Amino acid sequence: MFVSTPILHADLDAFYASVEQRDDPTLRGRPVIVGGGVVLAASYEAKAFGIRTAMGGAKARRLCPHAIVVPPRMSAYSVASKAVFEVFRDTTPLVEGISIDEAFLDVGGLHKIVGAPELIARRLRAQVLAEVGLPITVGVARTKFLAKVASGVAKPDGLLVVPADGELEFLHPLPVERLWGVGKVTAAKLHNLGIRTVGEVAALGETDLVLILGKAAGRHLHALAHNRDPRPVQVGRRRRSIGSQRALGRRERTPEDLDVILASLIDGVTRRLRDAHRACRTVVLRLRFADFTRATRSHTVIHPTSDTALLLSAARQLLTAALPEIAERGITLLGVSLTNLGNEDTIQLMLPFDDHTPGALDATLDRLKDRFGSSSVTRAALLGHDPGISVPLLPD
DNA sequence: TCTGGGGTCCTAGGACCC
DNA sequence: TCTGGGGTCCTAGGACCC
Repeated sequence: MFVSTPILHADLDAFYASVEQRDDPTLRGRPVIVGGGVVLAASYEAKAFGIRTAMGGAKARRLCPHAIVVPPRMSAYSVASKAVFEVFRDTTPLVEGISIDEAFLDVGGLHKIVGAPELIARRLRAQVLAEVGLPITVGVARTKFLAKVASGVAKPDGLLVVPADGELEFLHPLPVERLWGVGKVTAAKLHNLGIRTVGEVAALGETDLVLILGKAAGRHLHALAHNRDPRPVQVGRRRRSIGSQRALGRRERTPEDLDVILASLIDGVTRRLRDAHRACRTVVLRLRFADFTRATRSHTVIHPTSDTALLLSAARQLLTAALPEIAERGITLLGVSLTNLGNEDTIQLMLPFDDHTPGALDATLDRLKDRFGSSSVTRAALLGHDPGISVPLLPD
């Protein structure tokens, strides 16, 4: 049935709420909301009342006054997630985690030994339920994208296999919102042109889609609508940023208040950075004003670091520079994020460099890039180090 | 209904270099 | 002397996802 590698998309149902119902039997069969200010997760009993993730808590309680609201227990969800991923890796080593409750599994090599993909998927669902006590939905298809669409359609507690000879028949009647990467803004643009289904997107030429949505998004959507998605399941993808933020409500905040919050954000985030044995080069300060518009300010240093004091001082400079705008517009959220991540154990190379003939520097750079990978050696790192050049290496 | 916290990827302009 | 094109990096903003 499958010409190329079958892929499973496994997605836990209403994850946080399911963990709460598993751990407290009195919650089972009842509408459960995790989180107070906004809904972090809602059980399917709560979703039946129209409650959705990211909805304001007040509206959720109005829709379903007898819903049970519980505070989030992040560590319990983290433990449950690890147990589920154990089951995934027990099924196949080719597991790509996408979030705390979702993963792709490449079961291509398993066909002859274990059985058809559908059987593997059945067994996986049974095993997650038996060993971790959580319901999980699985979509099976030849591509990642289609497997994810399939699990979305099969939810909750379902299994859906898209046969290789029925892909477009399955895909084209679906609403455009089902396409990965189509959110509110993109959906509105398409709706304005009278485009509502995936099939109608497929009928459009790529040039038209690029004109409407931009180069990357246009090409991406065009490919997906024609069921072209060559991306393989990638094992061991590394995190590209680490961040933390705090919503501040509408109270007035003094610069001193903000400094205390900033220090605690940087402290937490650099701790996580060091725990992961990583270092960063860029600090991003995130601001949300009283009107809920957002802004970012960033600073990049030459040498990768995980040092709290150093990164705090960089973040403080960004905050200080933003204080006038904050005073004027009010602030409702402060956040930091560390990006440009490399490994903690960066190597510092000092190379003699006194060759001033044209092109010599580039030739040296090229040799270093060949040896250590192009992302490890940057021109910026070389500036100002004549006659020696200093190369921080960030093997990723 | 006033709106959390954690991420990913893309775009565009300006500085700088060759 | 004047000017062009291509490439990388940094910064800022925005869409989207769970």
